Amino acid sequence: MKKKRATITDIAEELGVSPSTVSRALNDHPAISKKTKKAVLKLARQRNYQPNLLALNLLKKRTNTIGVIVPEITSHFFSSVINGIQDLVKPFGVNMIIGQSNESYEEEKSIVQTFASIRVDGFLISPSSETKKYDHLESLIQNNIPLVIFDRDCEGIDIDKVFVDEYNGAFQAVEYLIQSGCKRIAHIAGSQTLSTARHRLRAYKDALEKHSIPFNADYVVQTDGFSPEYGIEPTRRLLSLQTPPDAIFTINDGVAIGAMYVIKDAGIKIPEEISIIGFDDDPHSTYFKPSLSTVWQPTYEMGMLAARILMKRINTNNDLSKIRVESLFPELIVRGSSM
Amino acid sequence: MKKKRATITDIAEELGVSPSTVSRALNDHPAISKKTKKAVLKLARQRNYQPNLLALNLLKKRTNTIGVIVPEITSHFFSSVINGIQDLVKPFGVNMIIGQSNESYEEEKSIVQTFASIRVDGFLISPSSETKKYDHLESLIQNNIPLVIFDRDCEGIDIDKVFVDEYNGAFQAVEYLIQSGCKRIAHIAGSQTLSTARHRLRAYKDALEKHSIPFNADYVVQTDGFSPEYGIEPTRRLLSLQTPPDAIFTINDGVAIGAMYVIKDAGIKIPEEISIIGFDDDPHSTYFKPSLSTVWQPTYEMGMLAARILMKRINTNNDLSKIRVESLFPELIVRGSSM
DNA sequence: CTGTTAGCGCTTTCAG
DNA sequence: CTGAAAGCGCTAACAG
Repeated sequence: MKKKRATITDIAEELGVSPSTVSRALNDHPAISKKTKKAVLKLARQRNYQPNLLALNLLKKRTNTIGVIVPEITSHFFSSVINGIQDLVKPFGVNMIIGQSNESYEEEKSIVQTFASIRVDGFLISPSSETKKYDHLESLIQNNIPLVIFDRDCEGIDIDKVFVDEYNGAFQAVEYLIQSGCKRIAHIAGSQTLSTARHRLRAYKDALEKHSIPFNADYVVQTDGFSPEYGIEPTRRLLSLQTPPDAIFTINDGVAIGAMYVIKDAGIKIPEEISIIGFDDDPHSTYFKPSLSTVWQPTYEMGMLAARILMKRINTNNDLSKIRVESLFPELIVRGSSM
Repeated sequence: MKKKRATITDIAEELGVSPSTVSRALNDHPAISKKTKKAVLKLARQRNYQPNLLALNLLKKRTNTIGVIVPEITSHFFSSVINGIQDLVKPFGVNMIIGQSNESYEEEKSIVQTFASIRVDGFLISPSSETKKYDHLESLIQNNIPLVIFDRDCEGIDIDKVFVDEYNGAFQAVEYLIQSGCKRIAHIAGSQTLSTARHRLRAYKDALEKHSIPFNADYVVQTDGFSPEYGIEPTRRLLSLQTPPDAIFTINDGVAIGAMYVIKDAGIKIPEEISIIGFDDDPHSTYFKPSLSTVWQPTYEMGMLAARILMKRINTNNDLSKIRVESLFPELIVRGSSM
């Protein structure tokens, strides 16, 4: 036998009052007698009443829910952004639902549609590496649904955006390597479909140029993932060069960890013979021997800022004539893997 | 100027037909002429129509959404479980919303309530370490909302559950240490409010007993977190004992990584002088030097199984007289940190 | 093939 | 202080 969940009408009937009275009691409406209010609350608790937000939201045209779409939740990077969003949004009484695109455009598009159908009040999106068409995002804009893009850029679409200044972070890292005496600096680059990876590569080249170090194409290897195994092959390739590098700047800490593994296996000393600098400040990075130098990014802050901008859009009239594009500053953290 | 999102009535009016006709066109209903259908679909696309699931779900009393509540999403352990759930549930056309309790009973309870109000079709919950009262879960059961508990047990509440046989995994690990010649085996235990941590500690004791090794209380230290920093202090304490251990079995890989860091810092050789075995098979673990021995858990499979059981509950009559409690088997992975 | 009607659960006027 | 009625957007009978 299935017990049905109690509705407002159920308790109204049982108490012999009207649904509106029950609603008033439940919502602390002033126009209600102490007595009926008490009776309603009591029965509601007894029957384990839970308001049906589907009905409420349908009525209010507002769900107090925002949709967050990230390429993956596994990485420390994105989960830390998510924590920032969470913390900002909670005091507003709004919930967050998370979607994982797995770096796939199709999945991303499908999540956007589902979330839009669920009627989230706004979106926070970090696009997948595959995303080259922005029809799904433009459809949000057309429908006047607030949207903030973070971390990864979608060039050509004008909307609020929050980034980390990747260029700056990468430049700091490479310049540090140069100043610590490295002459043959390699870069394990990320997928060039990502704005973040492009910025880091550009900073790498610019830093070399600034210090009059000629660019050597052999020293740039691309890899398409972010976990240690994606650092293995590229590093082997670099080590097998006639004149192997004396420093490697990697797209992120995961890849750096793979790189260090290969280098130590080859009996090469870090940082005496090769310096390594990663990116992201993964929590594991401190615990390697040597501990990994890296570029810390204000991920939590990025989440907060993006969420703050979104909440403002939701709560005020969504005037797209003044758009905010913010950049937060990263910080080089020098540890044991560089001189 | 705000453009309103198009509703079925909007396109009905614009086309001079009735809402039901539009609904039929949009839902591939057989009783509709090719012509009107085409016209409707065209206009719908033009106006960027997105069905309002709030309305639909209210009507259908079903949201095709399940709620997943985990202590934290950051850890590889839970995100891998989540991937398993995701993959199982997707072919059913159901979505998943994730809640993070941050190991807090209050947060967990509040998420349960929100999700219930949103009218998710069912719950998948791994309780927080703080959760000792189960009123929020019992209220779900009373309201006949399907619920499957996974990974961490709630003793005393009768409902479908899916676990990993932690006892078995821990026993394998400790027995292996014994058989490889270790005599003074320590255990860095987890918070004893967690069923999983209790099982591992019990297995540790039982394995010692089986091999007639006397239990030494000094060799068991408790820690309350899962990241490397929680391994630091406990390990220092163990190393400072008059007769320090020759092996440490830790509650998880994170703590093991902290332990290895301290041990290497002290100039002690792993595994020659101290063997280490962790738990969870974190993806980073392979890349340490030495690589970390660990107990692999079928996390993805656990997610799948829990989700499969839940989907069955949702789609059939939720008969709580026959409850399933399943246990999956873990596997010891021996790498460089043990002999 | 198409339109009309009712209703999912809730709040909010507007009357009493 | 309380009730009646309308309506959020949608679908599913029931008529035509």
